[in-house]
Amino acid sequence: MSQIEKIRHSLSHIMAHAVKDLYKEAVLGMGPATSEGFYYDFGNVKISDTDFPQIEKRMRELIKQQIPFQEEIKSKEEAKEMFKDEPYKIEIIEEMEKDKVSVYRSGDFVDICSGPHIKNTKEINPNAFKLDRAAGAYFKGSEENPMLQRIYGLAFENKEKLEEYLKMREEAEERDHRKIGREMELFLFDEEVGQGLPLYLPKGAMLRHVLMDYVLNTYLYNNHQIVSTPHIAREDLWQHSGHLKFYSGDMYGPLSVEERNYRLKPMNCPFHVKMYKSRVRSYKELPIRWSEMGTVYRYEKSGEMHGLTRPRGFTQDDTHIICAKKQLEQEIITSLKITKHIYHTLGMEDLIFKLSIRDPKKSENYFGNNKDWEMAEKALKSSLSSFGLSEYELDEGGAAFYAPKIDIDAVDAMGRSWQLSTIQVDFNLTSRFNMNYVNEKGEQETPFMIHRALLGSIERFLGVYIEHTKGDFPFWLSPEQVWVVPISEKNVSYAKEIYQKLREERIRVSLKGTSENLSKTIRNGELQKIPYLLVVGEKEEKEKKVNIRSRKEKQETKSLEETVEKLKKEAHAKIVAIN
RNA sequence: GCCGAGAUAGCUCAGUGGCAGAGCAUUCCCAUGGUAAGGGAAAGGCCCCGGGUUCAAAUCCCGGUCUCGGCUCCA
Repeated sequence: MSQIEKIRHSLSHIMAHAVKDLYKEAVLGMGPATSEGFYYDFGNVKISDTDFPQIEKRMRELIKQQIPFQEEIKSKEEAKEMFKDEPYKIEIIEEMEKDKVSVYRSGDFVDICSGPHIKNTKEINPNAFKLDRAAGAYFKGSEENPMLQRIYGLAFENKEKLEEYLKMREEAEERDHRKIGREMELFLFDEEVGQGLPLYLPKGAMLRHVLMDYVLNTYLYNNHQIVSTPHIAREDLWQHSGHLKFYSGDMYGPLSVEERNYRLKPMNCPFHVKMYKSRVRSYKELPIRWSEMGTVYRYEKSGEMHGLTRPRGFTQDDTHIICAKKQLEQEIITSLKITKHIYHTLGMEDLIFKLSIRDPKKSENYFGNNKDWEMAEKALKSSLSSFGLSEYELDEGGAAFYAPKIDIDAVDAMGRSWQLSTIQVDFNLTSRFNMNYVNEKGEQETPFMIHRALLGSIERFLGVYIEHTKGDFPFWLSPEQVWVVPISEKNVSYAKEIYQKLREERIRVSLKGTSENLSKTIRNGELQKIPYLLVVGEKEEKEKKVNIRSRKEKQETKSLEETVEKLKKEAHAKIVAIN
């Protein structure tokens, strides 16, 4: 264990020590080190951040006393006696397998702990830690257990590193998509509309539209077809699909229509299954690749929502590929390639691939038999290696109730990773709905179904993408691409000519008025992150030129024709074939 | 859902039992400008909602809604 981890861990003991000194009634939970500091959980006490200065003060006093940390080994019985007034500690001791309990003593504070710790509190830099926030946390992380008071602290090797971390957090706040969404007028939430239900303003809706248009056109160009399905369906369908049994906790309650119950869709799959089954299918039709920008509704508990990244209603770029067994691997590989291509185009090149399989200990949580699961998991594994990935993360228990999957995380500009894409191999819905096709020999065969969402949810993707780009979208994706800014009233007609030419190229361009100063207009354009500001005054008009102010390139003056040529070349994303 | 904090103008926030405030944004007037804030005026408020305490509540108390930070859960 590194020195800083030892310091963080030791600080959690010091904090618990201080809390016990200040609040006699507090009982101890657990208190480990974290990647930026430490925390400790307390029961039977109410502590909020207004109490932090007092606790910090006591911690500094303890540190100053140069208290040594010493390990002692006790039997379970001895340990239980030592912690007889600490119900959570007793529970922890009882769960231990060996009759050997390691405890650490620092001054008159003692805690069950396997260590290691620093030797003495003089190793702690008293200027490089601070208490951060108070929060509730379930004992041992389970909703079944009582909620304890958790206090988080930050701790680093030195003051500079602490400040660096705080600065990084400030930067994350600056990038917060909820803040940028408000400032750039992209989207909003309204109390009366309801939690987790985003309203897209014109600029946000345009951003969303251009993004969806790009991915959908990429699918279409790569031999997918577009389909569309309703938002509600009779409860019977969800019964049949198994969603009501395995997924009802995430679904909204029934809507009664003419004495029949309907449900909002949490997924699009059953509709696609129904379309497949609308007539007899031949092996010659496979693979069928059906894509839908499908808006689904999932019940998220009130505290679980977070801006666009965790709403209650969201739209998936949902594709279902129905194919024969021998086509399975190739389809997964192509899907991986399309994913890579799309994220590359969007400027998110750092992807983490995770194979999510069943938790073997909880087979009751999944559909289907072992053999099929093994087959599907194998297909995903070999696709990953054919795709050129021999190393990937393995998430045991991460599978959906009906299928194992490859989940793909994208890493953003701040190094944070977000699960976005998913590619799932399903053999359950196909048999549950008795899906078939006629094979070469004229026999009925059951196909496989790949569920695939590459952006995942458009909402979540946009939330992440806004934070990744800080609202500085690529030219082709910007809701407002170009402003034409005349310097004075005299230049308006020339500005209008430029505006018209760009409009003809389907560039999203606005013509600005002259009611405010040039520098004010430029400032607003910069704040709104408009990729190109085309400034024209007397000088430009006389020579039929345009002064181009770009967010990414140096300012330059070009002829009108060159300007239009340059902009039209980059204004729209290229749709390419992937294989 | 649970623990904690919060909600005042479109936005960011001040005000703390006694007339509702600022900056930016908005509207109008003046200025017609050369690459990140020209000047002036006006308008803008069920101080989140409901109840209570009080001569008097934006302010104190109770309940609810929504937001934020965590926990749990998740695309």
